[in-house]
Amino acid sequence: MIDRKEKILQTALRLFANHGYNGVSTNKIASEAEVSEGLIFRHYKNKQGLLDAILQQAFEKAAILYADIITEQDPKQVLWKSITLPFRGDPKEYDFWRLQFKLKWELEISGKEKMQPMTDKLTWAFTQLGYQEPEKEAQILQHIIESVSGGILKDGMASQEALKDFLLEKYRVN
Amino acid sequence: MIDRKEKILQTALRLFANHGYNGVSTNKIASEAEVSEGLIFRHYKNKQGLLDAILQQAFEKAAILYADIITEQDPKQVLWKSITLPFRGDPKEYDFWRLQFKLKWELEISGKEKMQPMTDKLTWAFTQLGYQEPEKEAQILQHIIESVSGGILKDGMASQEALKDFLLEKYRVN
DNA sequence: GTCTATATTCGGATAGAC
DNA sequence: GTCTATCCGAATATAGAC
Repeated sequence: MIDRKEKILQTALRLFANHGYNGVSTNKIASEAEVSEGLIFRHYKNKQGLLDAILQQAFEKAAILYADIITEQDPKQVLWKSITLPFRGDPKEYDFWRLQFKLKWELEISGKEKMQPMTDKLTWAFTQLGYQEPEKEAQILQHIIESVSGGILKDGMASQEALKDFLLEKYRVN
Repeated sequence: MIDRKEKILQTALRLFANHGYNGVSTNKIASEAEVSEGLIFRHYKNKQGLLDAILQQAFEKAAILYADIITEQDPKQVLWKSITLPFRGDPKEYDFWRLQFKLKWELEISGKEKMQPMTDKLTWAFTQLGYQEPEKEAQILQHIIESVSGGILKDGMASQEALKDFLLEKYRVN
């Protein structure tokens, strides 16, 4: 890696994702990234600006992932893709997801609005499949997916793996 | 409130619950509690010790809540009590629950071990009720309860209220 | 673009008086 | 038990040289 600005970003992502925003000093970021501390403030307005840049990237990555589901036309496939989503995560991008969960609670950054299209799509899918209460089914499934994702991030994929097939069966999309 | 030691605890709980452990300084705690900063360190070994005292209380409160479910002998009642748990929370104690969620991610304090008896009890209940895969049903329901609880803490009870009856019906315990 | 040095404020913690 | 004063290191941020 030669681009030091990018290296700062990567390093900060890793550290923020593992120790939270307030838990990581710019000094720590600089030493881990093997750059001077001053350089951070040349490339980013301040510590918050560095976080903003990371979140910007994170939201873009999330949007790509969700787009695949939102554009899906087969309702069963919508459910299948949603349920398997947490299990298909690229370990390389774990830090992005971990950061979302961490900041949701640490700094009350919810990213809830970004989820609305997903909720709508799930509601649509359950409607197509003839469920009685599609909105609530969608809400429940999202709760499950959120919590399963959290479980994977905290305790590893193995801790949740068994649930994947169980859920696919439960929703009859396996 | 006259007991200043207690007032420090209450204030710290409120601030930690809303801004996280690393997001709150002892200076802030002291000024909000209207005591001198030094007094904090008279009553508690250090900042961490203050947090420990709060968590101690929180775990005790949680234990009481869970005990009601764990000692329940009717499997249907176990499910009913578990599902309605997040909706029966005393708003006065929201800070305790909010703190759990915050610290779970900020400091990776999971309190998972404390939940094991709940998992076991739910598994038992599903077994009694003749479910095919009681362990997985228990895991899923706990995921739902966890995420619903989080939703209540973040967006208020109204955001989740509709799910209560829906879940009770889904599990046929209404 | 990058580093070194430095300014400045903040945070946790202690000492000593009352 | 409580407060005031204070220490010291850490954290964010800037200035200036290369």
